Amino acid sequence: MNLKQFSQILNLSQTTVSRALNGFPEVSEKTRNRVLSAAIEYNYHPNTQAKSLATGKSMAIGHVLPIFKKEIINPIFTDFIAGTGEVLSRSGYHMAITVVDDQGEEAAYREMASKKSVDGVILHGPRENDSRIPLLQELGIPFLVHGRAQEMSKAYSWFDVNNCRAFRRATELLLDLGHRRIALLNGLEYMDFAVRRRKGYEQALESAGISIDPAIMRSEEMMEPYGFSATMQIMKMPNPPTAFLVSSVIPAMGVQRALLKLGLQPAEDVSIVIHDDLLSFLPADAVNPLFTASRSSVKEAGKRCAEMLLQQIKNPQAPPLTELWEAELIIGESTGPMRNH
Amino acid sequence: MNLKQFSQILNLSQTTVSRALNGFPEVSEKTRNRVLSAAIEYNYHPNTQAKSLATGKSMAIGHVLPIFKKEIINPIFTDFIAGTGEVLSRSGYHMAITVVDDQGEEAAYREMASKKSVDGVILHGPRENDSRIPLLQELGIPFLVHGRAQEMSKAYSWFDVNNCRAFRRATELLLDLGHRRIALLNGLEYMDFAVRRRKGYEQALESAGISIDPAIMRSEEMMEPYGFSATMQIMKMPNPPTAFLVSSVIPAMGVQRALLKLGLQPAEDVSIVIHDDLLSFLPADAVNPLFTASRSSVKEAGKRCAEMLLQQIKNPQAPPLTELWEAELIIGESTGPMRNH
DNA sequence: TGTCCTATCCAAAGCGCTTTGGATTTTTTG
DNA sequence: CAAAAAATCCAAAGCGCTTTGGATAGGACA
Repeated sequence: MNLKQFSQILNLSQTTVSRALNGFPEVSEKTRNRVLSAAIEYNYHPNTQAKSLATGKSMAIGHVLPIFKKEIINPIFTDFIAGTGEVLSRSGYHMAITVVDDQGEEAAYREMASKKSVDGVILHGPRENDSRIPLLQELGIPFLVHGRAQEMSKAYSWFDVNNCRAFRRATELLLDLGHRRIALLNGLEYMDFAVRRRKGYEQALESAGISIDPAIMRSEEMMEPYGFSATMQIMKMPNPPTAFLVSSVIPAMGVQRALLKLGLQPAEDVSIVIHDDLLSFLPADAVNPLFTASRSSVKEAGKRCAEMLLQQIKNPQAPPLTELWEAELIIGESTGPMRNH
Repeated sequence: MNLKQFSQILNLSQTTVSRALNGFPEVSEKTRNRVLSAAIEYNYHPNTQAKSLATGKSMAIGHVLPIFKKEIINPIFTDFIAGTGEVLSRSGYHMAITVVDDQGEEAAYREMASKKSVDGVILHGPRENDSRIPLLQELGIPFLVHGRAQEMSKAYSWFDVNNCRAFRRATELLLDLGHRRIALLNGLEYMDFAVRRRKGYEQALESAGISIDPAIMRSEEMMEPYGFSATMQIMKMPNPPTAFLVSSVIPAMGVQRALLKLGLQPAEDVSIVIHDDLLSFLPADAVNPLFTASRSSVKEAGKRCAEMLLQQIKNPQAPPLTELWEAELIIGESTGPMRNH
């Protein structure tokens, strides 16, 4: 069923029907209601591509999903997309996801711009000095960065969690509990957020007059086996740490597994503090959460990112929007005071 | 840059340029090469919506992503989508993802059909007698079911893993190791795959002459805390099982956590066999995998689903395609022979 | 009753592409 | 060398919508 047929059924012109559907004032309430209820009755929805072509708006926002080493997809993505998707579909937008390998990203963005297939883009996993940002600025696509990249010559819109502060506070918590030797299992440090997290950790240690020991610091893709093997290795060192600061729940499961395997009780023998993205399928939220954590919901971040991007799209001339959320610090069952061994 | 401008640069008609780009034989190799290299030079890509409108193909395939109880998204989805996305983008398709709550699914499909916004759909998480299947048949959208639903009056295309067989074999493995009391932590049994898994488990027990005990069977959304609390509860029963069969890696992490908390060593005291969807961020693949598992890669499934759906789209009159993959049974470190207590 | 205004409606152009049917050029053939 | 065939190319219609500019109907007013 197309507009022509539909308007013939109603005995109205295409113009009037279109205006009735799109809320223009020139059409009387009576005809508008007639049109609206007929649209439901006949399940009429304007053809997407025709509408887009006529309006010049694709009503889609794009995600480029790079696959790390052709294998790993960040599970964060699922929760994030649930958030953005919720907001977007409420506004009549949909998401167009393009999967590319590490290399193909730039081409993907150029193509999007040239094809006009999306009205805006959310940029994931910004690197320290991310070339995608000037690229998108050059291409003139509205975009919002989930995270931040440092030192760009031109301002851009971003949404971020205060990673530096979260990790400083988490480290301070461990220091307050008496821990002096704290391991850091960070994410990959070409990612901007990982750099900020390390800075927070280092700031707290320095303020406490504790020297930084690279021997108990790691930086890898945040997966379970990483947490396991790093912990096994670090705990076997001559002067093992009494606490771990871990970048995500997923490697933290590995840390926990390693400790139990070594016959050590979390909290009792070794404290763990994590950064918890509140992945919907992993433990959290309970009254006594398993891990002491700096928390921030990825899904809520996804929602806010979508809102901010839509605002950008609506008003492209406006100055860039930025927003920084603080993580909550939640005490769980994985921390305890330093014990004398 | 649109076709008109681009063809003016080349001093050719729009027809010729379009034909050159789309590989029609009426254009000489010389002009085709000229057009092709100019397209790269000027980064010309045909406008998506115009092309779709003219051809009647949206070059998109749709996923409807329902959010369970407004909260949980299945993390399987990320890996699955990585697979489909890879295949699709190679074929010039993209994915349109719509997020809906449990209710809104039917409306979402109707809208897709009416708007002609996708050329095909992948159906996730089929229920036992899924109303979405006749709906999509009625709407006339090519679709492929990831999984199966039973007893449909009209044939449809599906891709599935042999869940029944995988769980029968896993149970048989535990029986061979001498276990006689085996707990089942299943997924939600309104999902078709969970029903099949339970059947496999029950078949194996019945063949061995062991009666089925609902007291050590559970059926819930597959998350970590579920595995933990179910295990804690079951292990405190008077006649606790010596083995667990678990529906996914995620609750299995909870099972493991509970066992360790109870002072029990996996494999030593209690065996665990899981079904492993090979999520890219959770442990697997290693030389000595942590869990003994029936394995099948979600990402590979995603790839195959995309291929099958594309075939359907290309040839809509062809009879439905079906494909059943067998899971691999991999021996890991979580199983051992039954010990006499 | 005739004029003007407002409310309501409509015909047609245009969005950027594909594709049909026909025109033009080049090559082959008798 | 002319005519037929093959190889190239092009103008214009159409995909389903929005939107501009204009037409028509109904009421208010003098």
